[in-house]
Amino acid sequence: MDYNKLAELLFPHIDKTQEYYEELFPVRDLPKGAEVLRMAPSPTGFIHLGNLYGALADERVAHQSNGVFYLRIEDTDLKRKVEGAVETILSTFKYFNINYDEGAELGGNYGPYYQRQRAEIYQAFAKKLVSEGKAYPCFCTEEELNEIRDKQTRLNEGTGYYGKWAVWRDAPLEKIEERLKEGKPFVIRMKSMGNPEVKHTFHDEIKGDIVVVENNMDAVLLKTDGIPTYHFAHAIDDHFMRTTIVLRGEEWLGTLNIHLELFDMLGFELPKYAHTTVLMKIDENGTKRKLSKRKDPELSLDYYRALGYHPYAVKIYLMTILNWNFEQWFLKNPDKSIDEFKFSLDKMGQSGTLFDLDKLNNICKTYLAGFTLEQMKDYLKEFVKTYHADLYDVYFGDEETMDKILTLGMGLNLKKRRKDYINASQILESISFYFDETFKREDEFKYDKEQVDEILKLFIESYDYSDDNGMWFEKVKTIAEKCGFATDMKAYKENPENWKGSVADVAETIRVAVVGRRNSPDLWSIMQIMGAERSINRIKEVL
RNA sequence: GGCCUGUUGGUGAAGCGGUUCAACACAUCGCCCUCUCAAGGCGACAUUCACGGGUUCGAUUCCCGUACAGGCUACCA
Repeated sequence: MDYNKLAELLFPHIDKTQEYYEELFPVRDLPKGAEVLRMAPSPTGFIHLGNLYGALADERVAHQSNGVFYLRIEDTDLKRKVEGAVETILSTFKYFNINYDEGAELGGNYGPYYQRQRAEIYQAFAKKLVSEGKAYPCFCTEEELNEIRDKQTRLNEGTGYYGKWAVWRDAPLEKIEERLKEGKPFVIRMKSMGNPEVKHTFHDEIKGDIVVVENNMDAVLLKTDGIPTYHFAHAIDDHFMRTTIVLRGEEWLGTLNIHLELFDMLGFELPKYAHTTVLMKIDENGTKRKLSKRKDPELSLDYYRALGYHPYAVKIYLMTILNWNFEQWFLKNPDKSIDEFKFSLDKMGQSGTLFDLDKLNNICKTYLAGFTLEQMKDYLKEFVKTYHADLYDVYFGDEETMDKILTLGMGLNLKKRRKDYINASQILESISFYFDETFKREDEFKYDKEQVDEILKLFIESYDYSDDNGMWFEKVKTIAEKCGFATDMKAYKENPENWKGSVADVAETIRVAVVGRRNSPDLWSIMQIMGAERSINRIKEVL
């Protein structure tokens, strides 16, 4: 078999050699110990928390070692390609402040960074492999492939295109020429020399030593459209983009053997590999169930962005599940930046990580509790502008009022800050009662109408806007006494049956009337902010 | 079906043959403080590390089986 002739036949237009590309993409001149990592998303729609999880690890390892972190768009699958997906990816990474040094939309010396634009490079190496007898064209149609698979299942043999099932593997040149003349479509497959009976141990940077079985599949390298599959693109790109650590999800463990064989065939030096665990999620109904991240829209980053989760807080959360020792470091160094933490691959978990919303929320609370008033306002303004533009004037028309609302809500006036703000939408929700446009009555009164009216009427009669907090509460106590409610909490707790309720219940009644909820920050302060007229009107509404 | 990977409490998770081996954090639950909420203080929360064997003076830690979970087995990544 004249492999050179075959190669020319298949790729007449390709004339670039390996040497050409090796020179075009020289080994990077980097300081000792510097690592080159990449994030390589596919533009197939939304990106989820798992992508960020990986990207953050990539970014940390690269930058921490004074290396390079680049972005490559893996757009080889046009069937799954979604319009605008690249923009979503870029804007999301921008929102979460994941900064890459080179790559898509940024450029660099190792591009192009969109795989579709690298077709010629892949083909050059496909040609090289063919000329060396390490790859060959396959003219099997989808139907034929299905037939093979059916037969294999019937015979209880492993499915796939390999060994004796690989019908085009040793096809004579004439037969190939014939098909070519007919203009039949073909793919290029690797001619695997592996034996699945043979096992090797392989060192993974995260998993440690793992068993890898030799590959024997004649995997597709180039699809009929001349675009590579993931496997081939991975080998070529990570070699010529001079990646030093391939960090990716553990779903790639199963095809690692193909990649190892490919690097060997191509004569490329093998990069280090680091396979991360897959992020999973707790089911809504409370039962612990591991879900695939793929189909779960709640894991979409847009979802968190639209809820107004602070990007930095999300990163803190991700770091805590990325490296088990991060959390304790961060507790000790609350003022330090994430970037100062020494991230290491061997501090990553081995088993699947469940996404924990409670934990995320807790981290967000503590993070936002460190905000100044100005930071909080900027953050909220930005969010309202993007997602609730119609409410911008309601919230920020009168900034002085907003300052007071947030000061109270954040507990800026307390020695210890409040920690109940999780994300922007939740904050807006929690302060919605201040504005008539967004006010809703959410909680019911605990007592009957007659009792409620009695309390509220007495309150209106005695209310004076100029009273201070102490005076205000004294008056509430007076009302409590008049209505038969306990004013001494201790006494009430000992013998609750002696009263209708306590001052707490009286205060709650007023609170429900004014803010529509049983719980809120200090009521006197709220009424000070809302003003006497509006507060009293709220009460009159329910009489 | 075959192959690979994993299995410590509600969750994340430390532990890497033996005097804190069950750390820490979140969640939950009590109590205190308190006009509610939040915050804060104190305390509770795995006699046990999926199960069954084995190695050993001794195993959560090593070995073997079983079960369960996840992944791969595409001209998807």
